[in-house]
Amino acid sequence: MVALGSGVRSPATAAGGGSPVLLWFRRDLRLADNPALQSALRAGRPVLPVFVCPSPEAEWAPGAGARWWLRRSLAALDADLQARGSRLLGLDGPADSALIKLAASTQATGIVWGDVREPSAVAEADLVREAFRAAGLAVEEVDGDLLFPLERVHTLAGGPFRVFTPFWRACRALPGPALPEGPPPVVIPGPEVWPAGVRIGAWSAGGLGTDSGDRMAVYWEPGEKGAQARLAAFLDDGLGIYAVERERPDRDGTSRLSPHLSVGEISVRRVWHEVGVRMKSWSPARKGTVLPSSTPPPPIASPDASAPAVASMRDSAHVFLTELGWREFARHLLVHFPHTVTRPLRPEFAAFPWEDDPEALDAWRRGLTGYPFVDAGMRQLRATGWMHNRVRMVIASFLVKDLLLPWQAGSRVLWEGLVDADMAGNTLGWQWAAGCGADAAPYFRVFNPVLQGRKFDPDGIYVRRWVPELGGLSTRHIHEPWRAPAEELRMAGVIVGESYPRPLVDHGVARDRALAAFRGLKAAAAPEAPTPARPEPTRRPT
DNA sequence: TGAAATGTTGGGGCG
DNA sequence: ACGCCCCAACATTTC
Repeated sequence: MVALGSGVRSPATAAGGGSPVLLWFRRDLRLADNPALQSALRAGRPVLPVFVCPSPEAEWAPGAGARWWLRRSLAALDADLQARGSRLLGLDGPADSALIKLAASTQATGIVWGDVREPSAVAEADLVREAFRAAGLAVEEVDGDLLFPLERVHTLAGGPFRVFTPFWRACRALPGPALPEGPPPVVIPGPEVWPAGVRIGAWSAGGLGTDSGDRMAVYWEPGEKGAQARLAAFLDDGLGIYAVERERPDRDGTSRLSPHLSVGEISVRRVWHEVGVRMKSWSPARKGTVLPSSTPPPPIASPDASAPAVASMRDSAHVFLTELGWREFARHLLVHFPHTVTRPLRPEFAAFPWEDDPEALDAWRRGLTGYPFVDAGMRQLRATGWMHNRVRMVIASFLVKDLLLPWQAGSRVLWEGLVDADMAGNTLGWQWAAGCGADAAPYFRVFNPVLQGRKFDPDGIYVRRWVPELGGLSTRHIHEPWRAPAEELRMAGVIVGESYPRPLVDHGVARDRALAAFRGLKAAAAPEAPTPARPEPTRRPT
């Protein structure tokens, strides 16, 4: 362990007298609208910002994608703190012993952090709380990054929701989230003497490791500044067309805010408010727009050309806010059903006869299934640490229904690769795809990877970008190269089975197999239940 | 936030 | 003119 207390003196302007308070950054790597930071400042004491590196042995330690992001986000946070006379300290976990040691060596009076409501993070915080209380130090846990207070969202019977629509309706009936706080503080007072040897920048031994290069850097700008820039760009260029464009992986139609949100570089309530402001300010302004009389009416479009734009903005903002609702719903579920990280919410699925086929799993993971749309998604993940959401649904359906491989295996692969890896979202998404979770896709809903490709990548642009060996195929055959005429394959330099794999399974056959397996599960769950005389009472409302 | 099978309809070719 | 068939297009049902 490093010796503390022998560091350099800090600039007088940022130094404060007295014992410091620890500010434990967790999933709120920002200075603006950060309740934990605001609370630490209110104490009127020097603030010691600290991040605890997750232990690489932890069961859900961040994967390679998340580590790539975290390293850069932490460096950005450190730089932002330095600009305010502060700095970010880095410790290796476990959090309780590391933080209590830092508190002892700096004579800290207490600690504050923002709540993170994932099972492992709750357990971690419990240990920290115990350790600090035992040492007679102050502990404050402030609200985490949610739009609505979870404890106030429940069914009439008092239980948790399992279906999104009523959940979201109940949320919207509550007062919305408070307006974000004002601009970040200009100065964050530090101690007279900073502990030495625990600068975040010098910290590479822990679970974050190192990465080979900046291959992914062209796609992303981690950090608070990057998050705000991304939001601004999305509000200006993306939100108005979001409702239609978001389904197109071949275009840049999503917000791409997820990795920024996953580590809290921007608060979700700020995103909420800024989208809301756009939604309200846009429509009256456009409604009142009067075209100069000399302007000829558009040849075919409706007389008021701005009307579609207004509707589009309103629809789009609504659709986008509903996506934030799904984020909220995922957290709601994880709080009430923490076991669903590894076990199905619907208990009968525990007996599902998943296949055990490491080679098929590996082919899927590497983007070599022989289905171009699936492979494009998996390769986009490997190259950029991110995958378009529509494609996530398709690759997930392919794993659990076409390959009959367990959703937990898929969950692990995406957890390892995604820069926006999020425990609640990953869990909800995979259980949704497998049909074993809340509000899940029914077992008979099987995505056809060819049809999904044709529908959402109609020109084959997405496939050609991420599966370049198919680039010479016509749009007609780009999503099913095994059906291309021999002459076209030859001209394109494609040899199915050599330069690009033959389909791992025949989708038609695989679909029948999946339906049979899921039917069998249903039969096993209710061995001798004939059709009930009256409709089941617990069916979801529509 | 499906897809496939099955059913229905209506136009048009044709004897 | 008429019935018949084919089939695309659309709707409904089933998985």
